[in-house]
Amino acid sequence: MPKAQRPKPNAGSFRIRVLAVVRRIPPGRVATYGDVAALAGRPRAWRAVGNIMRDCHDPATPCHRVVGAAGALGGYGGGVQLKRERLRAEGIEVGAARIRRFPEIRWTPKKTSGFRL
DNA sequence: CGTGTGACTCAGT
DNA sequence: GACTGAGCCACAC
Repeated sequence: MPKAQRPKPNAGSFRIRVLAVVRRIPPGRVATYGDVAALAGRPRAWRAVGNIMRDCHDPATPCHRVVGAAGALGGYGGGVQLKRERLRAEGIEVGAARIRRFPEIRWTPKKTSGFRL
C-alpha cells in the first residue's frame, strides 16, 4: 500500500478518538497525554487532549487513568486529590503529586496488539 | 474567521 | 529534583 492509511482529520472526531483510547486503558494501568494523543492519531495534540479531558465527564471514560509525563497527575475535574485516590484504588502507587513505578504501570499498547481504530 | 485558553511536553538552568 | 520559557494542537467564543 503506497498510501499510508491516516485517520480522517474530521473536526470534532479527535475528541471521540481520544475518549476511545482512554476507554481502552486497562485497570491498574495509566497512560500519558502524549501517548493518548499519539494513539488518537495526533502525537502532537497532547494539549488538546488535556482540554478534551477537562470537558469529558463521561463515567465510561476513566480520565483518571490519564496522567502527565513522568507520571505527573496533572489535574482532575473535582480535585487532583480525588484522582490520586482513584489511582491508588486501582493498585497504583501514588506519591504526593506523582505516580510511582510509572514505567511499570504505564500502558503502552503495541501495534501488533491488534489495536486499531 | 481570528483570538484566547488549557488536566501538556521538552530542554535548559 | 524543581522552576522557567517556548512550542504545540484542538476547541469555544
